[in-house]
Amino acid sequence: MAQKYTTRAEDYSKWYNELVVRADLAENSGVRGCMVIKPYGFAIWEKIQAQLDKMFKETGHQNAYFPLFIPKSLFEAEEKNAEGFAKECAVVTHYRLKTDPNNPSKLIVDPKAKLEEELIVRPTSEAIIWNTYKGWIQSYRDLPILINQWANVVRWEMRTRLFLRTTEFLWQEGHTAHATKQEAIEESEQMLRIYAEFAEKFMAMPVIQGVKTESERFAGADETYCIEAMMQDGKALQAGTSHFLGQNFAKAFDVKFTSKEGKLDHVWATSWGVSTRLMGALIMTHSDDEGLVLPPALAPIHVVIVPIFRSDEELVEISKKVDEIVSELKAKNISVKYDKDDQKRPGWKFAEYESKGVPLRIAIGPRDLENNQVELSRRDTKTKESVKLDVLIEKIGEELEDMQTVLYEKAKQFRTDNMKEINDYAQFKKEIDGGGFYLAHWDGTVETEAKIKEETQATIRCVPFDRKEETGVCMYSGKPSAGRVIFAKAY
RNA sequence: CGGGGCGUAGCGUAGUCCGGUCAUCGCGCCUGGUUUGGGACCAGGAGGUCGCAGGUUCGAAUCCUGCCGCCCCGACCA
Repeated sequence: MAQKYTTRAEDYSKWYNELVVRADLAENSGVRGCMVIKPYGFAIWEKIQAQLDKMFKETGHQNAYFPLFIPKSLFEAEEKNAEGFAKECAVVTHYRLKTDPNNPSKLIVDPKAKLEEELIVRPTSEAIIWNTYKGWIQSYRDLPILINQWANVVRWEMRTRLFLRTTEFLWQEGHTAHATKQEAIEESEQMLRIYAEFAEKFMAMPVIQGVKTESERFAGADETYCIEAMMQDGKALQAGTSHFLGQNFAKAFDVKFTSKEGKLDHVWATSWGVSTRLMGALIMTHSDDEGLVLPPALAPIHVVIVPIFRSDEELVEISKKVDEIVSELKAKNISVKYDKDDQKRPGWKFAEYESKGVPLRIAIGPRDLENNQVELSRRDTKTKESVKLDVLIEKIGEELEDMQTVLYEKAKQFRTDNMKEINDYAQFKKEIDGGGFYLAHWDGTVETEAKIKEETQATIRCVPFDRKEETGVCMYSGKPSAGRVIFAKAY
């Protein structure tokens, strides 16, 4: 019997060679926790991109692209941001190699090619972008600037984790500039709502929206909003963040504008991003022992059709019927793959597409042709049923829709079952190892948060937007608390 | 950077303590045949600097030294 592969991020290392899913999605490149995203994995990322991109554009954003390299002098301009990222930067110091005089088959860094100023490989793009915005903004008429970029970034973390914390990762980062504080705050809140909507409607992953505490805040932000999701092992995953940056970057890069009233002021900023980490979230939210389970909204293939045949003649007969089904599905914008590879047996294909998380599978053989039906099988529930051809297309549409809902409900129920209020610190310490979200009172101090982290490894994931109005006493210090926050162990 | 573990065929592994036909087994791959409604079976076959570099020895995957790489745990972090 297969082990539980699906609940913990560490298990990904086992998937690597044992599950096709794992091998097909990505493999370690061996270079400092970088990740090769294979075609099927990238297809999932493209679905994520396409949907988010649409949502960004619907809210007035445009895409642009900024340089990978950031001169050190620019990078250090916003002090807190620079300090926050300083320990995890890849730095370019030279621009040329040459043949090693001692060993002609080797190359060495040419010492003559040392850069006068080092270049930082972007860990995030605020610095280079705000340096650019400076030249674009003079008047309130130039505002707002609502730009997003799809890019790669590099963070030289001490420890990497496949999908969740790779050295290089793909993401989108939105960077906006506004004339008023209010407008900037609204923008950052709006983008968080978009992330939450995407997570829940498309990833079928329930999230909690909230605000980060001071110690978890993005370096250089006045406020960091986030969506937090619960993985199947009860640990929390920060799935997206949106930052209200105040005037910090505008001041650091001297970005001023003249208002309607003729007053000179610094502009207000936001930034927001989600990354390939979302693919990790998708896997850890829905997968089971047989591999991936993908919500239809993000599945690169909705339906796979597996013919069952003994001879070429049978395959021809089956294919006639299948071709009709394929074109009808395509007309309804349902992505379908007809796998008539005669080198692989049906059982092999069944297992293969299950591990890839394809939501629906149709098996069709001579028996079905006789009865004008197919066997329809659902990935999440593993149910199989015979469906008559005349209702098949309609049925597929219904099943896809139902699966999207069921996956969300199931994940939400899991979160409900593993989330509770807690008042007693001793009890909290005992229970936190088992995972889960704990709603507890906290006195609001960095010190208490740090102590709890030290003693339990649990952190405050966020102060939820929708928390109950309730005063109480901090479970750790006994000091007054304005409301409950979410404690959990996090990835 | 600290603590642990591991490097043997494309992948996963046995063997290492106790040096000597030990390079094992499974998957995969190639050829032929039979199969095909849940990861087929039979027969034959190809594939290896045992992580790298030294050392000990008549003899090293095995012992010693150094180095490199990977994984896990911690600090850091999305």
